[in-house]
Amino acid sequence: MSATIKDIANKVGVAPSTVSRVLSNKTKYYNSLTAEKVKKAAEELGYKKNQAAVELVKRESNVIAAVVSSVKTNFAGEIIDGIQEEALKHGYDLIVVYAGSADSDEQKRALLTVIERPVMGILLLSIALGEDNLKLLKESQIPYCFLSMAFDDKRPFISSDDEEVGYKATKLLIDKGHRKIGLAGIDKYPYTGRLRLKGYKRALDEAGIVSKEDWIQTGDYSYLSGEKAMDQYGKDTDLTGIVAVSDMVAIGLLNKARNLGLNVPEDLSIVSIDGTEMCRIVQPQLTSVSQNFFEMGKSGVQRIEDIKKHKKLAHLQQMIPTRIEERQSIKGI
Amino acid sequence: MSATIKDIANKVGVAPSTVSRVLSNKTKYYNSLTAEKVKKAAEELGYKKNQAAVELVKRESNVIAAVVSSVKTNFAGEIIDGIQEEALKHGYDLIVVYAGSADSDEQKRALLTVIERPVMGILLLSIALGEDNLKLLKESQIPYCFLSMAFDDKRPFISSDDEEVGYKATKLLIDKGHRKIGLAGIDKYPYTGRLRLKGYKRALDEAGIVSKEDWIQTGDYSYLSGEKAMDQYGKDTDLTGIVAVSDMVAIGLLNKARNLGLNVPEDLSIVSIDGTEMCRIVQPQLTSVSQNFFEMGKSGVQRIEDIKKHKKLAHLQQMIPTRIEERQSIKGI
DNA sequence: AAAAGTGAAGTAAACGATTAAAATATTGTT
DNA sequence: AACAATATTTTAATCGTTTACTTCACTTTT
Repeated sequence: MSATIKDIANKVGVAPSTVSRVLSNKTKYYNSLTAEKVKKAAEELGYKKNQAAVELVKRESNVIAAVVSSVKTNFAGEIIDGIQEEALKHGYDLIVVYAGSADSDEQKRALLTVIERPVMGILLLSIALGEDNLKLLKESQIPYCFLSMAFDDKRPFISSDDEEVGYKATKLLIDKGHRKIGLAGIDKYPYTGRLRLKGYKRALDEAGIVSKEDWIQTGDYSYLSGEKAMDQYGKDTDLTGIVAVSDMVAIGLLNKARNLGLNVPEDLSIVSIDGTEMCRIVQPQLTSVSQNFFEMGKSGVQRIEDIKKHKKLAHLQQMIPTRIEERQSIKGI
Repeated sequence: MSATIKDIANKVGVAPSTVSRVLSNKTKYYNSLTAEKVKKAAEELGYKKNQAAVELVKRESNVIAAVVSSVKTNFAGEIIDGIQEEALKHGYDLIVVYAGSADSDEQKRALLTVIERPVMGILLLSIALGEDNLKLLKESQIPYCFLSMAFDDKRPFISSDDEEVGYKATKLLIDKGHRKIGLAGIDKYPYTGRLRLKGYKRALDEAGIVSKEDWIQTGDYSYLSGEKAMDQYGKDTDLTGIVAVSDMVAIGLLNKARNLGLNVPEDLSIVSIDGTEMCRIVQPQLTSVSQNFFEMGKSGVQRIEDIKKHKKLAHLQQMIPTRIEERQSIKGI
């Protein structure tokens, strides 16, 4: 049993309230001699504040929770770094909980873990909540914001403009002279995938290119999806360029292409979407449409703050700019 | 303001205690008609249990906290998966907090975040706590265990046998006929690095090889460390094999070697330590001494359970077996 | 029909902190 | 020395749950 404020009060011979004031630095309300004694006693007893009790009575907390899906890609770390940095700046603590993939039960569990305790805000990283879970989240009255995922409805989010991302990546290849361009690893679900596909098609349309059905290979953003897609395209594909829907997909593509005897970028150009560290540690280095994940994280905690202050912003949908980073995986034709 | 147990009690017309009993399934203590009504009301009011209050009165909690250092390597995810799976099995929730690198202030902050609330156990992933912070942890009376890090003192940990890991990796190269073997990316701190170095030297000794000073390049487990090490060895190195102290270091080595005009494994063999997914997505695929991170995570939560039950095990130091995975980065001589 | 037993619900005291409001001590003013 | 003003401390209520104990209303037993 850890020491409480009462133990300190007893030891020093003052009332618990005095101890409380000293320990939470309500200056002006105690004299420095008492303060000394209290602090010393706290030290000696190895006192740790019981935040559960604090949060119960104050009905507020300084922790921000991030719920992250264990998708097969690897940018969550960068977002979390962004959250962490900004949270620190504002004096918030950060806790992270993992919601396994799309399984709604695991999602619910993760969600309840954070909703059932007094957190000041919830950030959801690339998670599309099911109906029920979304309801749960709304009912909780806790400020929240989705990160790295865009929605049709009124949910607040901060994300890249996925339609534009798809467009940019495709356009990049077109500008380099490519006309037969694949799209690999796209998921079949409503959001990110659909938008990137839309951008891809727009770029193709503008250039007067009609895409063939087998240019588009679905997947789940994983390395394996990339390999599988390349297998489908095959050794003798007439594609000269491929847009990969994530860095891991791009790497899968790259390796499988090499296995098949195709050289990147000589025989085949690849643009990746995401632009994480992976792009630079692979050879050839991957040209990418890079998202600013770090910034998403930072904006996320600012958003939580804003929602807390002015309810207004509870539906704001915000895009973080992306940029093209040319490296070595595209060749002009 | 979210609905409380009292609101439900009022709505149904029973005492709060009854509601509590129903909602926490203390069967036998209520009849099913009341139960129905209570549950319905809870549903309607969108009731969420306030865990802060629960934990306050029960003085126990079902959350396990993982504190992870943001080191430059990438196995934390696998450990967390292991923790998550095992935690789920036991009905525990998992929260993760990040302690930036070795900076003692950030460590302290992370530690307090979890110590100050009622968590049932703390798992520390590849973190070496400073004196003060270790004291903090001990005083908290919360069961804890270090993961993926071994110590000289009596701290409980679960880790790979790092001396053996260093030995195995080096021996593997020796068995393939190598005699000039480097060690790259090793850190200068007391634990992991020192042990692997010891194993490296033992293998060399046994084979009657005397290592030269510049065979050993220090670093911090990062990709950059690998590049830097390879730069030091240089294009004309007489080494034929290198032990990389992490997968990221191995990849740095690999890429820089290629830049320098050295082919792996034809001109230079590399063994990596860790064996994460990275080994397979890089070309050539990296032969590795692989750690079983997933298992470490699982054992970690079992350990927390054990400590809670029998205080005895609070100092147990346990090794998880490693294994060699031969892939493509070593050539026999 | 009285006594004993059982099932269901209510009462009230915790848990560890915070914080208005009340009480007391200290200092300054005249 | 009496009073006001200010500084410091104590008292007591409160946050939302749980739970040991008590109470009440029926059944069963004899």
